[in-house]
Amino acid sequence: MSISVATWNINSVRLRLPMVQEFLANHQPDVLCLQEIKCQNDQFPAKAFAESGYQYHAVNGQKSYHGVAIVSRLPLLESDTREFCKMGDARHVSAIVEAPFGKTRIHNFYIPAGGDEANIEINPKFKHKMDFLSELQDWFDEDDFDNEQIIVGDFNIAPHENDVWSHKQLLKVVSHTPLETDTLNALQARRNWVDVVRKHIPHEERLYSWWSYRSKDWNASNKGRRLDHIWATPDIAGHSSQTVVLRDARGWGLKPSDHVPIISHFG
DNA sequence: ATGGCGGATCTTATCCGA
Repeated sequence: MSISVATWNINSVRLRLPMVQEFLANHQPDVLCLQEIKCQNDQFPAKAFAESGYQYHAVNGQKSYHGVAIVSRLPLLESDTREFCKMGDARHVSAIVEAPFGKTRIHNFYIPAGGDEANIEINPKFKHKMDFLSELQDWFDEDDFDNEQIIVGDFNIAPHENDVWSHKQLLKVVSHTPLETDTLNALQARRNWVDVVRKHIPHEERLYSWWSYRSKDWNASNKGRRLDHIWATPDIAGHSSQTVVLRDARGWGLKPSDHVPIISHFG
């Protein structure tokens, strides 16, 4: 008995619905967490996912931007959303699944990108990102935050040197600045979160989950960043057996997402 | 040149992402 959880920033779920369905058919994760669905709740293609065998959904949509969803072939219990920074953004949804090792809450996050300038004084988007991380840390510190959890999503931070194509050249680029990586590392230490991607693919190996659309040839230049993550509390991470990053997905179809799916197996 | 692209919507222009 095992359970598999996938995360994928899909950059419009309506545009790339056939691609997601093909992914589900080929890889059959039990749970798929999507970010940047870019639609409202009533526009979410729930029926299409149900016909693909994924009949359980927890959706936190928003018009045009952001938006997150969990689709599952296992029942989703007690789904919930949380608002951060009083922005009205749809950047979080969670639900409980019955895993072989017990009931487990899965959180799906879309952390703000942060704009261009890594300076909270002059860049409101960067301030939003840092404030979001601060609120997240406060939440993790609360006593009622369960100990058995998985968190996934587009964190928009590449924390380690081998999570970017050039550590040196990206030190001042939002997503890899020391302020962001230190903050994310502190956040990770808060609940002893285990990075289950790096548990199976060690830091010595370069690993990316995002490649810019603006690159002429993403595959040849390979200037990516590891922005997408799957973390688990220690007990659950102890059950994790494998993680796959589907690099090839960056080249799927004529219009791929700029992020690729990551799948972790537990149990 | 990673960011000379690609989403959605305010659509033939604009805002946003990273």
